[in-house]
Amino acid sequence: MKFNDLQPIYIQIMDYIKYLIIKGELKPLEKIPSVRDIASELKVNPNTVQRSYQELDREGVIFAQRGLGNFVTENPEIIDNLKNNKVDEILNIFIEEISKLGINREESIKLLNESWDKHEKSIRN
Amino acid sequence: MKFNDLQPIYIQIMDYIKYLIIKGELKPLEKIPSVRDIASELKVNPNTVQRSYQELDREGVIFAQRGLGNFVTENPEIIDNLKNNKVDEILNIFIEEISKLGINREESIKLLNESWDKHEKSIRN
Amino acid sequence: MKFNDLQPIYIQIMDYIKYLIIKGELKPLEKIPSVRDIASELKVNPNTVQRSYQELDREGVIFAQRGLGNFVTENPEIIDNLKNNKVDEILNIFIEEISKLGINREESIKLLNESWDKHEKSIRN
Amino acid sequence: MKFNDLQPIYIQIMDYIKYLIIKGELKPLEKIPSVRDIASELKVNPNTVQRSYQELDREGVIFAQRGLGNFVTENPEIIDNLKNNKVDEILNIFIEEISKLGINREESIKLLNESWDKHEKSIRN
DNA sequence: GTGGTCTAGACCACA
DNA sequence: GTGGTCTAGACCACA
Repeated sequence: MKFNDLQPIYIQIMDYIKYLIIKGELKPLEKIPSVRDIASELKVNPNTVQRSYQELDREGVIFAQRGLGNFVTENPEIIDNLKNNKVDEILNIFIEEISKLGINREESIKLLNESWDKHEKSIRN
Repeated sequence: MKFNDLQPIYIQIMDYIKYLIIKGELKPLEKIPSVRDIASELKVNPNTVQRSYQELDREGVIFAQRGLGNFVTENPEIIDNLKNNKVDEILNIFIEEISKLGINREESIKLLNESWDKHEKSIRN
Repeated sequence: MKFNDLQPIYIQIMDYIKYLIIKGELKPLEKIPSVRDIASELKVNPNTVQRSYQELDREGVIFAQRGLGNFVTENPEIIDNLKNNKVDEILNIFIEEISKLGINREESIKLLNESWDKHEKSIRN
Repeated sequence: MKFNDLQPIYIQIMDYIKYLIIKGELKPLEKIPSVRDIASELKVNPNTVQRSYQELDREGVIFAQRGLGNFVTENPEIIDNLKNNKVDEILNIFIEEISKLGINREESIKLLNESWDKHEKSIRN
């Protein structure tokens, strides 16, 4: 994982954990790596990871159990929300960027369909 | 304009100039701001801006005239190419990101249509 | 039992013993746990517990019998006093805190009645 | 201000700021002391104060303005909530403690009235 | 071992 | 000057 400097590292770690949960690589009630493990893996200070985990705890995405570790929430509603928010973000960025180039709704859908054609072809090969 | 640390600054400046040309804010044969002006505006070393302009010149996007400044190409093919490349980039990022979340072609189009609906409503108000 | 650092530990142990007597969990003439038992249970130095017991003895709340242990006083007046002092403390803290928020006598009684309503409802369920 | 060890320092600082707001000593939109000022006054590390302020910000009680300072919210609803929560806390502690001593609702109200009598007399003198 | 809090100190962003 | 982030390192609480 590489960090950029547009957002604080602790936010980027949060987004990464959320992303793993959305993709289902971290399942409900599953233990997530310890603060220290993540810190040494990402070469980041444990305090920074700790902060990410505490924010995620506050958002209800994970919960901490002292002496045991941090675990993914079992609340499906929260996980659905994570996914919906991420999808909305991707859609909005797309619409914003494509609009800035002067491309309208109809054209954007047409171009997207063509692009999916190419994408599916390249996967088949 | 803000820089990130994922790409060299001179590339980011190039992308910005290209973006202005695509949007039509810089028109064919129009003079673009001097290296020194851009440098002081972006608080960047003039050499960095100079490098961006040289690359853009090499790509045929702009051309330099000694003693006069840099000007946008009048070749419509190059400008079209700029736009197409940018559009392709946006489309590919969208498909890649939405696929990573396990959303397929059909669903992505459906979601995009819904998102356009919301977008158009919010603009009307 | 947890200790805080606002008062000496021996005072906190005294308060705890008094509290058990007030509630009737330690009855008149009943033997109270030995210094060593309390010390190991609370993970405290036996000298500290010893001091608590000596003070309680001095106050007449308990009395020591060499070779036998410590026993709760049978003097009902002393036990009543314990209770009255504790009750006064609770009342005074309440009045002090509620006054600091700018709430007067009338309002405090009204709020207390409402709070008792809620309390009794929550117990019934 | 003195800290105890029953709660983290940053929570105690939060409670203190909330208390000042409830009492009206810090008014809506008023600037609260800077992180560094509070830190040196309370002889606490600036990071600890920073954390308190950020939590209060997240709760909507104050808001930070980079380069300017932290300010009390102007949202009266949030301030009312602060007060109501504090009052509830005082009432609940009172009922819990007085119940533990075997005193019921009627008696507690009677005792409170008597205690208010004493309190008012002592103030008059 | 694992999370939680705190200090000391540095450096950045914003005004 | 003021808030925001991060590192290094210590020590505590819980299991």
